[in-house]
Amino acid sequence: MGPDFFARHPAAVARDLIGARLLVAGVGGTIVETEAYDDEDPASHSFSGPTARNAAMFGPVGHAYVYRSYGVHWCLNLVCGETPGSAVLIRAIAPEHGIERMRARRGGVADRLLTSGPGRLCQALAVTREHDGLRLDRPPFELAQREAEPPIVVGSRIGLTKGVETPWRFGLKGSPFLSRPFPRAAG
DNA sequence: AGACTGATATTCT
DNA sequence: GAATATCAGTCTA
Repeated sequence: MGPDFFARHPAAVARDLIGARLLVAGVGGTIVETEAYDDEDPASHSFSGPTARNAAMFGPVGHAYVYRSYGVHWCLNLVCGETPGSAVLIRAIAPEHGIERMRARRGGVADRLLTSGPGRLCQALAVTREHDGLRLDRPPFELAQREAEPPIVVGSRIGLTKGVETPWRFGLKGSPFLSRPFPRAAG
């Protein structure tokens, strides 16, 4: 997964990251939920141009963008796009490697809640501001593309007040580790 | 199930 | 000052 993978529209990258494996210092698992953001998107941190916080989003693709959310949690994004200012938010993974370390870091919550949310997974993988701007193809990161496309569900992004209608949230169908269910069409 | 609320840092107006 | 790409706890059903 080099620059060729990331130098595409963030929605395409977000979809293709479902089923990929993400590890940080050996702890992690399969990505099961992502969201795409780009610079023409009022919900994106990059919408109003570069700032100190979002500098990584305007740097080279294939690097991490980590920011603090609500003053309490960290959120991990993968910088991508054909032009500067796009990224994919990693919202949930399936906990598969280093589960004991995740349990210790997460303070004994149920296993289903170890990594099922952007703040939760950063706590479980110990992702902080120190990872902001780091390359994803070097330690401590380890990112491996999936082998075949799994069943994918699509929906609206979570927790936004702008850009709510843009269907740029992607999930692994049927995964028990989604941060929230995907509403299913009647029928 | 769902609704509400507090905690908390950084950014931008 | 106000807003924010969240989470855990607590309450009402």
